[in-house]
Amino acid sequence: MSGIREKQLEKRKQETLDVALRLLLQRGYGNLNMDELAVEAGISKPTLYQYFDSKEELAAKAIERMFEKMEELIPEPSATAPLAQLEDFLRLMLKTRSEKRYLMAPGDMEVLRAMHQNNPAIFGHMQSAKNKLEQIVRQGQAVGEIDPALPAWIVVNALFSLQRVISNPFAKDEPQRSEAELAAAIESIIRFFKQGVVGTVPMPMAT
Amino acid sequence: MSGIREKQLEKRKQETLDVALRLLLQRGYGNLNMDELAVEAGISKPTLYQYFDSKEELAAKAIERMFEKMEELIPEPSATAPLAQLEDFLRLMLKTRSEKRYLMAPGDMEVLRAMHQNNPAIFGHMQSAKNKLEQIVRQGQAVGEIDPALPAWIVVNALFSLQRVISNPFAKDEPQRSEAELAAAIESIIRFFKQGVVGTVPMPMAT
Amino acid sequence: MSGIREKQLEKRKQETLDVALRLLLQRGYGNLNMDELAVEAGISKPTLYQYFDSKEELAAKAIERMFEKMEELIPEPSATAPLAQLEDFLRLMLKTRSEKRYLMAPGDMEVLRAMHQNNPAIFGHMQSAKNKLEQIVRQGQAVGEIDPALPAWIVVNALFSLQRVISNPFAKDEPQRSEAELAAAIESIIRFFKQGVVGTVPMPMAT
Amino acid sequence: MSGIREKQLEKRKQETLDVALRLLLQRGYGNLNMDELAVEAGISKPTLYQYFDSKEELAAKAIERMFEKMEELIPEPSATAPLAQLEDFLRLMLKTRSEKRYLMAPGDMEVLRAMHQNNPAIFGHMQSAKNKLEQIVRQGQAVGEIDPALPAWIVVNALFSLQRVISNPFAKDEPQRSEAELAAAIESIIRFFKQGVVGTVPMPMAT
DNA sequence: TATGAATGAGAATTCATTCAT
DNA sequence: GATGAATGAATTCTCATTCAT
Repeated sequence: MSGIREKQLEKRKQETLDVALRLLLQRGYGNLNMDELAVEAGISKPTLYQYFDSKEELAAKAIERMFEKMEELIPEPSATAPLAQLEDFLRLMLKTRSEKRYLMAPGDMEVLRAMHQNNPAIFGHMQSAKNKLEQIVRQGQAVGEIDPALPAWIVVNALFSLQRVISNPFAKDEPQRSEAELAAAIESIIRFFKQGVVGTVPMPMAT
Repeated sequence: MSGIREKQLEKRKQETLDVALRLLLQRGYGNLNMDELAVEAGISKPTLYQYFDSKEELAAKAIERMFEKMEELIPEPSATAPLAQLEDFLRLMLKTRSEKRYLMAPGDMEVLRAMHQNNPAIFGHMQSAKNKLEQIVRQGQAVGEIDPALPAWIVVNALFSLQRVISNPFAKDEPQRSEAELAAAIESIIRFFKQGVVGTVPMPMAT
Repeated sequence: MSGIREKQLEKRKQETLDVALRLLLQRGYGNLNMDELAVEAGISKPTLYQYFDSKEELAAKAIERMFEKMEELIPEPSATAPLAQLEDFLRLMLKTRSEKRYLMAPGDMEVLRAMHQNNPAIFGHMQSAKNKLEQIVRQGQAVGEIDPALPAWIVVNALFSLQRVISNPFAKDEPQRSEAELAAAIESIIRFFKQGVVGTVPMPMAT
Repeated sequence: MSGIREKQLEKRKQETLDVALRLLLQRGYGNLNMDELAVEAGISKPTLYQYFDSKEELAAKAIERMFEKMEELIPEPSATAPLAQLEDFLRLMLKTRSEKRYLMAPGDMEVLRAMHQNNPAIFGHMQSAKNKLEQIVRQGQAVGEIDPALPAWIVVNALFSLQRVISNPFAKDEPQRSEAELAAAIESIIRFFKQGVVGTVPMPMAT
């Protein structure tokens, strides 16, 4: 019936989660404040509490949703080109981050340490994402594309950690980079990752 | 005269800073609370405030001191073996972190975003550390040890970011690793870093 | 015309008042909340506010209605058998209460202390009820059925206070009594009341 | 050492409990508000929370203490004069109440229904008080001073309920009574109680 | 110097009440 | 007439900070 109204509601909830996620990742759980969140989300505080039972639940939902989205970005492991899959995924993550669309890496998780029970939903999504990626890594090792000396979990964690290379913690830090610079940086990071992962060939002077 | 007293005092201050740093990095600025800090540091809150004027100053001091220590770990750039220098530095950082002695990487800095004035002291130390490392990187590129296609700042940031690979945000996450595993992990990360940075480009015989 | 509609409406209003009265007496004004009331009454909150202008009015109406009912239970003072009249009234009140149908005694009135203006309607009803009962008491004293040493208002208040004897404030308190036990208890209370009111005078066999 | 300081503290806590008890009994749990309580107790809100962990705990402590005091007022059951013991106790309770020193009767307990877990401490004290009184009642029945047809629990509950006879719920209700009137009322209530409990039988022609 | 106790300012959460449909 | 959704105004509770000893 009033499907239209429901749509609106759902949309507003989602927007609220978006705002929450942004603030959460920008400032961490403890520095997030419900008053401000309500203002930024364009709703009143009681409404916030009608959408979500508590600050903690809100944070958890926001993070959970983010992991869901992230999971969707991970391609199914296939024999074709595991390394290319990882590369694509990393590029996507870096772009997202550089556009401030804030896809968090599991490494950003101090954010969550404050949350009481290590929310199983979040945990599940994170673990599942990592598992998928590790499989891809192993695939790559099987095919000879990836250095078999590197434990899969390290490669995956590195993949996530490298996202931080382009986050700029202080506003005034290294002067805001231009779009072009960012694009170049992303490719450099990917180059670094691929080289690190492929390993193989050092002996340069060989030639 | 009371040189001995002063020693004691100074020692307690340092211990307090240690505790503060640990908590700061474990939970972030906003989730840190002075009551608990005082308890963990074994002093009373008023004493805390006699040592440090405010939470912000305390946090700043803690972080600043950490950067100082870190700076000391960075070797003077020398032509000899820039890559080995970076490797040593990375190993040191990883070990420190794995022992939970918490040397922060500049990437951990969400911690600081909450601090009002981007404390120039901290900033200076951080920048100086980065600069030194970048010089080493450039040295390495000059010597042909490091892929010249990678911007120095990216290499340095990567160096820091990779520290996160072995931090485990959730307690229950990947089951606590043994000492031996950690040591192995550290070497893997270093391997990854070196490979990524060297980028001895071309697949082996391939050509 | 829509007499049928009106009937329905009126009925729902009454039901709402019943629920409100029950909650009011169970928990007191301050612990009563409109959300829950709406749920228990099976209507929506806006509807609640269409029936009654405010929480206060609602509470007042509920209480007022209860006093009205109570007033109806008070027999007209007659010379015939004042003590029996009081006895009947007390029995009725106790039965009602034991059936959880919640007829409040004026002594339960903390409930009301929170209501802003000591609602004159309620007040009037309560006073009128008390007056009627006091007249009966005086009647009884005139006829020699009731100890003339007891001020009428005390007898009336005692009459009301004794209702509490069978209310069980804590759920787990004295283990839930059976119907038969309750009936016996009621008769005991009445016995107590009559003996208290009659006074030593009667001197049973004596005469 | 600073025993004096501790004394002061303890005293202030007790005063706070006194204020809390008064407000609690005057208005009920839901209408009690911590801001106001703090003001009335002459301390700041955070101090309130340093004394007591939560509103609920505060209320529980206040009530518990009151029951403790009440228990102390109950004489040890002795064969001498059970009825006189009850009489004394009732007189004490009524006087206390008339002086607004607020000793609650277990019947006032709506106050508590809001408290989450039916606090066992409170419960214990209340039960213990009732038990002691019931024993006295039975003693009296054994000695022939009290009508054996009345269940002990009913007598005890009546004892408590009768306290309400002199509480005046509405400020403007029955015009404030004078000291003398109150004293007379108290004696009337006691007379009523004794007569009710003794049973018509006694002192027949005696004279 | 060191600390138990106190607090102003704010943060999370709830409640009676009102829109908009 | 009825209701899902929204909100201003409290209310409970916490935190960084300061007294008073």
